[in-house]
Amino acid sequence: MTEAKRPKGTLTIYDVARLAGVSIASVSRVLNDQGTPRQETRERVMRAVRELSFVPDGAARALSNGLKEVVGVVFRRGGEATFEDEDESLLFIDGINRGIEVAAQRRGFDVLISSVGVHDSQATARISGVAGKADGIILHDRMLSAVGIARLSAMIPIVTLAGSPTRASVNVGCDNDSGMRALVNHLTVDHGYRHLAYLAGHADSPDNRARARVFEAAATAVGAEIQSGPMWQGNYSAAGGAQVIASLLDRGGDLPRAIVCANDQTALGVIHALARRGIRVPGDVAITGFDDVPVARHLHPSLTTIRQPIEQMGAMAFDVLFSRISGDGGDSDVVLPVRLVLRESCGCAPASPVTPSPGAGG
Amino acid sequence: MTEAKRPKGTLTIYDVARLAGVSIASVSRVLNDQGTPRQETRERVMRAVRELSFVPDGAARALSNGLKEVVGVVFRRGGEATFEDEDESLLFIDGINRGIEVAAQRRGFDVLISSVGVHDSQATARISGVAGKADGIILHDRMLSAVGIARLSAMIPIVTLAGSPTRASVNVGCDNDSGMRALVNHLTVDHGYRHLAYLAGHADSPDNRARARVFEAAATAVGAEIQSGPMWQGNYSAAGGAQVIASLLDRGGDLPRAIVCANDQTALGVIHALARRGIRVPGDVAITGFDDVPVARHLHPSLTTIRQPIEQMGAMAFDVLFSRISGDGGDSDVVLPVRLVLRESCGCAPASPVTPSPGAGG
DNA sequence: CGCTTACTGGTAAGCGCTTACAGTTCGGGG
DNA sequence: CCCCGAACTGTAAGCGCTTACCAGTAAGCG
Repeated sequence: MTEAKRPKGTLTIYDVARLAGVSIASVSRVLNDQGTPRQETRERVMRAVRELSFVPDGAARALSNGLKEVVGVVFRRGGEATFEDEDESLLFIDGINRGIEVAAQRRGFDVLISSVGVHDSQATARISGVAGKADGIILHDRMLSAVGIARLSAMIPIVTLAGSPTRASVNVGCDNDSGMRALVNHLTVDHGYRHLAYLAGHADSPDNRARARVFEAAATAVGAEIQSGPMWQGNYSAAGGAQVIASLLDRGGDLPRAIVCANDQTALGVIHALARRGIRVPGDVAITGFDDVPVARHLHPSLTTIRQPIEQMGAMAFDVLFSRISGDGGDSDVVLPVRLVLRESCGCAPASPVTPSPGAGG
Repeated sequence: MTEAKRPKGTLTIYDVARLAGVSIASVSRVLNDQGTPRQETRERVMRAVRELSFVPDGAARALSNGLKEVVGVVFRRGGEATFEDEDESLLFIDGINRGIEVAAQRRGFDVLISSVGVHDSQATARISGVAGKADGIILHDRMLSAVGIARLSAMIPIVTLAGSPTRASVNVGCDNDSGMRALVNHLTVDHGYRHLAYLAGHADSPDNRARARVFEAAATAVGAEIQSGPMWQGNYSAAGGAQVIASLLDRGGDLPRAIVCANDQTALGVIHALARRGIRVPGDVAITGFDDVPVARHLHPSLTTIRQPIEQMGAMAFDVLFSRISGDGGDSDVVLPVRLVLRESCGCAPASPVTPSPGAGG
């Protein structure tokens, strides 16, 4: 045995135990605050741990405990990626993921991230991969069919975000209905716009379907006119929004007085597209978004939108999942409240723009 | 034995083997494409797997293989969080993480994310936690001291992002030097500005130190005047940038003709702060950023900055780490090239703003 | 001073999977 | 018709850790 120090080959609690002159059980107990080790034992172990910079193997731990302390999160990456960088399309998702992560930390969990390309046929395989490495998973919108979810839920608890409720999973979403109602109300009643259109998101997104439905109902209810049809089909991306506007203008149609976009990202594309044609927002056409991603307030004009409590959605998704993992409760869907955020793009006056105020004082 | 179906209790390959009428070894072999199972065996296994929706346990697999197929990523979350939402401060980090994730997928790895609060004293504990669950870790800027890195690297391979090179770790960063040089050159030579200042990032950030150093050298070299001192100390956040500007103006000092910000985020705060006081950018003061985060182009004025290949940095970090994990190579630092991106905030003319162009055609 | 009680610490089993090694089966040549 | 090797398949050990269970030890009491 010439192994002087074992330069790299995995350190284990056996090494720690040997160095500390105790048994592996004691090491484990000290490391996990179990039992009541003698003060001296504790110290010897801690010293050895520090000396070796020992970090216990999570896999072994997980196998033994039946708990990995990991939640998986799966979402769709990228859109068509033709509109400049399109990077920001993930703002919304990143926000949610951050919420998940923060909530997870409170329970000692870490977050395993996996994205799936738009047209990646491996979606199911990828999800399984994550499922095997986690105690539970959170699926963003449109990741798996109801059947797929039902199947997988036999192996692992699942929470969906802005998905459709399933018998086998729990969904966390936002109150699209009142959000959209407030928005339409503001545009029609407060601003008096009579011609509206809804620029849709992915046709198979539950959020989009809810928004579209309420938009129609609310607009019709106040007697506003609605433009609609396949040419108003977007895909939640800036590129999609810009594309829709471009086609509409190319075929020479009249634009409605206000365009309600399925999300902020779409609104961003629409505003750019309109600007290129010299159409003023909100002067000629009012635009609204949905989500209130951080960029929304930095756009010109700043974007009127519905604020979803993005991080809270993530946190809530984790909390619900955690309950399911722990086996207590967490089996009813959650709907979080939203709020109308008025900025400039709907026609409201700028809040307090570039105003010289020498004595503002801090 | 009343266990009719074991409603939830973990499914294992034993269950699959029993259902398929083969041994666990065969199941494992089919699942991993090892050996040459008979066609019939393969089918029976696959059928059983499908029927049970079986997903092999990652922890057990990892323990047995000595490979978890997980990389950990640790970064600092949030700043002072006083400037509106400050959410976007993570744009840069999210971009990098996305790059890591995409690269990781190519190797069948998933990414384990963990953030550490700014003043979280648990940083080391948190990093250890992640280390135990991963095969290697990527540390963003300012996560661990050189000593800490040296220690931890005894247990697990480490790659740092924009950190300081260490004997025990490998660093992936950007060419701050030529970026900053190009920027200063543009401001002084092309625009002829003679009075500059550098609004610093975290004092202990290697990137910041490099940028500050080159800024001074380059500006001095062309004979420009430099304002500097403790009041120019920011912290990479918009709030920090705004704060610096506010104090400077409050004490009635003269602003330099151009302010070079440590990063885009800072520039964003600066632009806002200047706007509140009625100071025009770039008319009165030119502003530049560093990073080129996606929002940069949507600001008003749009931001002149140095583009770092954000996602590529992440991908490169993973690739290097992967080499280390696999034991072949990956032991020299990497420096990626950057590029000067000219927009409006430095005084360059707008590229092609709101211009009516009816016949643009697509 | 010997025995009970209360702690501590150690031994060993087992978590679900991979895989070396041994055993089985089947086809073909002797 | 039997034996040999090729081709599969099965058995069992072991990955690093937790923990039930038991042995050892010291303090408390008669």
